[in-house]
Amino acid sequence: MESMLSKGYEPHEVEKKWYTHWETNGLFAAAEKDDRPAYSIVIPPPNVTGVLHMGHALNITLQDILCRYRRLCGDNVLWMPGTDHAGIATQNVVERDLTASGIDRHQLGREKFIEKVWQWRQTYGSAIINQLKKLGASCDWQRERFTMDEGLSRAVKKVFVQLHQEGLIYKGNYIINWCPRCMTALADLEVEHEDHEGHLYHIMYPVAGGEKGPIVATTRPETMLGDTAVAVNPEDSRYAYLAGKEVELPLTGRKIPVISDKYVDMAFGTGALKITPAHDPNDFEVGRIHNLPSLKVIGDDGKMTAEAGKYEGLDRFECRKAVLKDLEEQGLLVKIDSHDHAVGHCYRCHTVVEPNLSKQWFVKAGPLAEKALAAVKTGRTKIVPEKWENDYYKWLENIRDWCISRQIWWGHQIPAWTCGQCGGITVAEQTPEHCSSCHSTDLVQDPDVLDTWFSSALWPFSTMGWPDETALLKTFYPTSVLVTGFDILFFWVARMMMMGMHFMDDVPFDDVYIHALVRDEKGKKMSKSTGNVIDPLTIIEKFGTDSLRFTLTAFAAQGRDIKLSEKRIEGYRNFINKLWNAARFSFMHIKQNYASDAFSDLSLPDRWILDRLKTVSQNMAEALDTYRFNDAANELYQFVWHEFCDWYLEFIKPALYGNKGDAEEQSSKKVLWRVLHDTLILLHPIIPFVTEEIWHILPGTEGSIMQATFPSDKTMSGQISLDPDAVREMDLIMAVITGVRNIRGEMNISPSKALDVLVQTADENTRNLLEQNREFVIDLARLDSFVVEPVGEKPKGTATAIVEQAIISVYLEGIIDFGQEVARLEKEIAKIDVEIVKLDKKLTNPGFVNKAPEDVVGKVKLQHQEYVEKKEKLTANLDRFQSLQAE
RNA sequence: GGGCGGGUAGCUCAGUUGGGAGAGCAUCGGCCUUACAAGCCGAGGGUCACAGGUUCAAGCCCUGUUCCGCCUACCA
Repeated sequence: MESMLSKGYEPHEVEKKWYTHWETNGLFAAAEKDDRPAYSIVIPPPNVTGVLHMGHALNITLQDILCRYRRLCGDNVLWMPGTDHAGIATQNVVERDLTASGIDRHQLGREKFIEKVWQWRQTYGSAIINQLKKLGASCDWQRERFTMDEGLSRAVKKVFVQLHQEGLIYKGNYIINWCPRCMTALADLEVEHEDHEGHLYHIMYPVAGGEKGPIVATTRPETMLGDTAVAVNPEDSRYAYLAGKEVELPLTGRKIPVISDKYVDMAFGTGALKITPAHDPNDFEVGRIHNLPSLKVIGDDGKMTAEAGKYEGLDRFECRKAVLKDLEEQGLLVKIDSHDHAVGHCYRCHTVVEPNLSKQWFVKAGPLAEKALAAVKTGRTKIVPEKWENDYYKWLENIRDWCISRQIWWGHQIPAWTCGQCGGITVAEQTPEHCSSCHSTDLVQDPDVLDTWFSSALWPFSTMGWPDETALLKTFYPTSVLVTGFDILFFWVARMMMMGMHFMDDVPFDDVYIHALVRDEKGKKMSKSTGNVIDPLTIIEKFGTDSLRFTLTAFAAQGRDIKLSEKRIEGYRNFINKLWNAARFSFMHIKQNYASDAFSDLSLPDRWILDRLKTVSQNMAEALDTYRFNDAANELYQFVWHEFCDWYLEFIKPALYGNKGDAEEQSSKKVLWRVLHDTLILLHPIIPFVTEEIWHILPGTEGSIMQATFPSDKTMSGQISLDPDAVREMDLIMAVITGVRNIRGEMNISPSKALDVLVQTADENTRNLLEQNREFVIDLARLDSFVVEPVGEKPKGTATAIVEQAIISVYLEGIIDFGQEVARLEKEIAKIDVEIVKLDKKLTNPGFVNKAPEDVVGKVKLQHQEYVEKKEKLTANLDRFQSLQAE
C-alpha cells in the first residue's frame, strides 16, 4: 500500500474527492430534532455578487473549525449558510454591466431591471458559495438562504409593520447623508470619514445698506447660497449691535436675519455662524428652533438647484470655486485659513457625501438599543475578546435613529402605500386594497427599498423560518456563537442583538467571537485598488486548502490583525507534508487494526507519547472552547512535528524494524496506531482534507473522520493516563542524547562517526534509567559504546556535558583537537556564570528570602545549587584539559 | 476632540492570576542517517519603545513621554 502513497502530499484531487463525499453523504446536515446537544452558527452572509477574499477565508475557517470540533464532540451541529442581497453594491455591479452595453437602468424600468438583477444572481450568485466550499466549509447547504428569499422577505415585512405599529419606525423630513452618485440616502454608519486638509473661508456678510457686517467662517462656501440666517452667541459683545438686524447674503441679494443662539461657540472662527438648514445637521436643528426656512441649493444629483440662482446646474465643487471667485471679486472673501477636517465618503463608491434635507424612513433605535445593551451587560451574551464590549456599549449608548430607506430598486421594497386622495400612509404586510385613513383605492407603494442591514439584522431567526414557530428555531435558537470581524460589530452584530431581543425575546447568540482583519505583509488592508490582495483561491491552487487554513488558524491570535504572506503559508504547507510523511512511514509498519488491543509491555517512549497525546487533547479542547485558535494550532504543530516525528518515531524505529523483540514491536505498533488515530481527529477541524485522506488509509477506521469521536477521557477509556514519571524520565533520556549531539555538532564530528560515551552519576535511579533505555541512547546519539557507572575515575581526552547530576563524557581522542573543547567549555561556563550571578543576587537579598513564597525560594535555591554543581564539574574538566594542553 | 490596540530576536508574532525571555521564518555550521532536502542534527541572536513608580521580584500592575495603527465625533 505504501507504494501507492506519493512522497509529497498532493492536495488537489484529495480535496475534491472528500468534499464531494462529505456533501453527498449528508455529513454536513443538521437534525431538526435530536437528543444530542445542539450547536449552531449562522454564517455572516457574504454579498451575493462578492468574490472570496482572505477575510472570508479566515472567517469561514474559524467557523468550520468550531463546527467540525463540535461534531466530533457529539453535538448536533447546524451551520446555516446563505448570501446577502447587498442592495447598493449589487445594484452598482449590475448597473455597470448595463452601462457597458449602453443601457441606463431608467430606460429599462424598475421591473425589468430587477429581473436583470435576479438573472445576474442566477448566473453569478453561486460563485461565492462554490468558493466557500473550496475552503472546506461544512455548512448545511440544503438549508442555504438568501436575504431576498420569499421567507426572509416575509420576515422583513412583518418586522417593518410591527415596528411601525409600535412607533419604532417613522417617516420624516430630516438631514441625512446623501450619496449623489448612488443617488440614495445612507445611514450614518455607511459614511466613512477621512481627514482632509481643507480651508476655512472667512466671508463678509454686509449689513443691509452695504456696510461692513459680520464675518462668517465656513469650509463649504457653496452652501452659503442656502443660508437663511447668521447666528451669533447672545453673550458675544462683538455682535451685540447686530441683534435683530438683517444682513445681506452676498451673491444672492437675499436678506437674512441675524439670530442669537448660545449654541454658537464664540471662540471658534469668527464667532459668527452661517446657518444652512438644508445642508447641515446642526444648522437644521438651529433652523428648526428658530423657525427658519430651509433652502435646498444642492440637488440630489450633486448639482446646484434653481435656488442657487445663476449657479444652477453647476457641480457642487465647481460651484465652490465659482462662489469663491465671485466673492473675491467683490472683496468679500476676507481670509483663507488652512483647516483640517473630516470629510464623509460613501462606503460603497467613495463619493463625497452631502448632508441633505430629505424625507426618509427611520428606526427609532433607542428603545431597541436598551435591550441589546442589557443583554451583554448582564453577561447573557459574551463578546470575545472582551475589549470589544466597550465599543459595543459606547455605540449603543449614543445610538441615533437609523435611516433605513434607500432610493434604489434592488432590495425589499418598503411595505408602505401613499394614498393619492388623502396623502395618508398605509403600512401593511400584504398589499392593501384601501387607504387606512380615507378608504380610497388610489394607493401607490413607496418606491424606496430598505437598507440591506435591515434584513441581515433578522438573519439568525429569519433563516430558521421565523415568523413561523419552526422546529429549527426551537432546536437551534439562540445560536451558540457568531464569528465575525470587528468591522461589522455595529452594522450587523448590534442590530441583530436589537432585533433578536425585540422579536425573539432572547439574544441571537450566546457568544460573539470577533476575529482579526487579514492584512498584507506590511500591515496594510488588502484592497483591489492597492493591488496587494492575496487571493485565497490562488493560494489554494498553489499550496492546498489545508495549508491556508492552518496558516490562518495559527495566526488568529485574539486582538491582533493577521499579516499574511505567501512565505508563511509555505511554512505550514511543509507541516501538512510532514504529517503526510509521518503517516506514510507509519503505514509501512501498521498493517492491521489495533483499535481494540489493550496496551502491554509499554516502553518508556510509548508511555511518554501517550501522556503527551492526552495532554495535547485536553489543551486542544480547552483552547477551542475559549476561541484561542492559534494556541490550538500551535499546540498541535509542536506536538506532531517536534514530539511525535522528531522523537517518538525515531525512538520506536528499532522496535518497528523488529530489532527489539516481538513484545516491544507489538506494543509500539499499537501505540503508534492510537497516537496517529487520535492525532488525526485532533487535527481534523483545522485541516480536514489531509486528515480524512490519511484516515481512510489507517487500518480499522470506518466511515468518515467527521464521524469520529474527539479524544477525551471517555474515548481513551482509562487506557491512556497521564504519566508524569514517563515525562520526567524521557526528559532525562532526551537531554543525554541532545548533550551528545551538541558535542558532535559543536566539534564538527561527522554524524556517521559512532562515538564512545561514558556517563557517571552517583544517582542510582538515573543509572538504572539509563541502563534500561541504553538502546535508545545508543541509536539516537549514534554510539559505539555506552557505559554507565557511579562516579569514579575521570576519563581522559573527553568532551563533557552535564545533565542533572550526570557527567556525560564523549571520547575524543584521535577525533578532535582538544583546544576546541577548552573553548567550548569556557563558553558553557560563562553562560552558567551569568545564571549563577542572577540567582545569587536573589538569594542574598533578605527581602526575597523573607517575603517571597517558600516554594519560589526553594525553587531558586535548588536551581542555584544545580548550576553551581554543574559549573564545578565543567570547571574540573576544563582544568584537566588545560593541564593536558600544557603537557 | 474622544476612545481603543500595539511597540518583545534580522522579520512576523506568542507570552491567561507578577516568580527561570519563547515559536515560526531568516542566518550560520554539519548531514542524501532506507517517512519527509517541503527534510535531519546542532549553533548564534533580545536594555521586552523610553522615563519614573509600586513590589523582595515587573515584558506583565500604576503614571508620564514618544512612535505606529484603528475606531468614533454635528465646532462651523
